[in-house]
Amino acid sequence: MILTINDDFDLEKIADSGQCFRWERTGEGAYRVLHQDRCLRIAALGGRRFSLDCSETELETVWRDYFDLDEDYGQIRARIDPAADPFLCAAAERERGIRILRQDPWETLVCFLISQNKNIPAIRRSVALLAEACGTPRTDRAGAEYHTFPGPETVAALDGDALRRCGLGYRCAYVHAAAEAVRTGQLDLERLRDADEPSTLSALTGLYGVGIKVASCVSLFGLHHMDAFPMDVWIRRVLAVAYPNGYPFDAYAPYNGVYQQYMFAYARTRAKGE
DNA sequence: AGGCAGGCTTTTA
DNA sequence: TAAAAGCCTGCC
Repeated sequence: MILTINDDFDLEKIADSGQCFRWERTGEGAYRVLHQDRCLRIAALGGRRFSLDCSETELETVWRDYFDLDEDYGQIRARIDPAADPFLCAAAERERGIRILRQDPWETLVCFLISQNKNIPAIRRSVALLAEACGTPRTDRAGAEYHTFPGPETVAALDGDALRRCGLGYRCAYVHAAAEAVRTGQLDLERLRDADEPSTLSALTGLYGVGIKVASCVSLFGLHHMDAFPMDVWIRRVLAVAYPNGYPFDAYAPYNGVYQQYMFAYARTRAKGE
């Protein structure tokens, strides 16, 4: 089917934004998107039109939510005052097209546990190996195979060697502990969707191997808490240089996480030499 | 109490 | 060889 999207929507920018690790580039402006047990092939047709290999029903019940299509990112960008904050304004303009996906919280937790001390290609590799190790094989609409993302019960049942073969290293224990906590209900991710930020972060950092950075990523990318603000080495550097007198978090609530994404992508694309 | 150093598996550039 | 969307432990 063909979908017209009038708001910000740039597949390449989203794919490279570092929030999702199960997108595969299949061609110019085209991606295979894996989400829970589903697979979608989506491609930019030029202008504001995109082709999706799913039904209208699946778009409305799954992908509209996943791509956060009911949010107005143009309006979120318009809240930035160019005179008061030229840096953020430039970052948002350059990185326009990024959206905050509504990813599965469990999947997001595992991905960001794996992310620590790894670069993005290595994260993608480990996540793919984990899905191949214990996800369910399926055939997508183009006839190619993919693996669903394994649930906490499946991951918890995996033996240590199988986890280690996914290239997880010392993170094996973290992933296993998280699987166990979610499986037993000790951590209820669904309940955190509507929880306030302090209790969300403290519940997540209670897990072995989850610090404030990973917890913030799960909050923003997995629970869609749009005000969560992951503070990593890149953002720390950006804030130190561009905001020596402090960053105005209060002025940008409740969308701090969106602006964080613009600044993160901006810092990285500039570092890559653009 | 809160901050800092050192270590950790593996992959990537 | 160093760096990579960090975190844990031990020490002060």
